[in-house]
Amino acid sequence: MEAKPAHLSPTARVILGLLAAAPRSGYDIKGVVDNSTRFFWAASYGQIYPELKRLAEQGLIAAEAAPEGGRRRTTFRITDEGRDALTAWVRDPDLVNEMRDEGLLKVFFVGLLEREDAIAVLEAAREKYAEKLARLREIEPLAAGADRFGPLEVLQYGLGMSEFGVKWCDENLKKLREMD
Amino acid sequence: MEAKPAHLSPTARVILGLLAAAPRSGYDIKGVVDNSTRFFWAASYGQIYPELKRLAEQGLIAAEAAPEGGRRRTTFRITDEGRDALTAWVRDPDLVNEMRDEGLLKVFFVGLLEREDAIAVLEAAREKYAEKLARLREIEPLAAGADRFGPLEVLQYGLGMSEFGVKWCDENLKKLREMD
DNA sequence: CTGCACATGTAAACGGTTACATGATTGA
DNA sequence: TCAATCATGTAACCGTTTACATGTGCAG
Repeated sequence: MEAKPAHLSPTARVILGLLAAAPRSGYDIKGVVDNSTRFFWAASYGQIYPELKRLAEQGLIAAEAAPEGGRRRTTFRITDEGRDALTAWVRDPDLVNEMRDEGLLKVFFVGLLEREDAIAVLEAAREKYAEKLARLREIEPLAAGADRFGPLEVLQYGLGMSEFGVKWCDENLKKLREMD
Repeated sequence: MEAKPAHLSPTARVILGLLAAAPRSGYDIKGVVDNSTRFFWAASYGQIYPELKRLAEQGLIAAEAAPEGGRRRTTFRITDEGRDALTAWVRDPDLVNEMRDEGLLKVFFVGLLEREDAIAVLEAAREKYAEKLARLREIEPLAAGADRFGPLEVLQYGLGMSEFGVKWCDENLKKLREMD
């Protein structure tokens, strides 16, 4: 008789996913998130530390004192039950994808502004996409060194999306400039 | 001396934006959101009704009894101060764009699964993008009839993104199938 | 000796979803 | 008369961000 894998909170998913590769401290996790998943899945200390405590209580991860130098430090490793819960979630095709994009909402309503102001909004949006593209290109070498299928592919998704965003802004800037 | 426009909560932004086009009831707003902005900015009744009350208290919108048939009904119209606050927000190039995409997180970790399971995850993701594409094509005529710049352009963004998503899944399915 | 990175945590405020609750009107 | 749609709202719960709080160790 197999136990049904525990339900994972959103933050638990990134944490377990990262711990599946290697044991890490909360601080480590934050660092890895900021250099990889942050572009589509961020996490703050305010979520990470309490969630680590909860996951340990549930037995999905195990804490271990791992001081480095003279610094106090606790690392966590994923347990078998944790790995089961993680892979059960990854395998599950059900997913709610509520996206929120403030930039798109602005463009949706940009027709309320005068043409010059609307152009400025689109130019700012283009800048955002271009910046994201640049930041993703910076971390590309990291993702390219991944040992498993996944990180590089997701990064390529981000690159494609950002390129599309720039192109879309350019097209609409042209459209706005040719209006009237 | 001009008063600094009021800060707008996230939900206030959609509400004011939609009321800028025409007076509507809370129920109307929900309906319009569900047929237009929902793909990048959703809103539930639990947010809409309390927010309408707050916006009215702030003087950014004005309530008016507008029963239809025998049904009780309150519509809201945007005030001049409301319009100022709205356009100030649209014009402001500052925007925080924290996106969360559960599908991407799954793909990020999909290398933990066996190849067949990984393929199934990518196939499910492809389905999601294809469905979104289909739903956006359905509402395309609505957006095409917009009287202002904005809605159609944002819809085209959605179409482009979804098409890219399908393509990206197909490429990665090919990659997975050719692995080993 | 100073500032930065390491390291861990809590509390308040905020925003959002879901479930619940209620009731009227209309069309089949 | 029954179901769907119109219409409005609240309360509990969940998750996230931000600000705060504290302290260590190392490099310049």
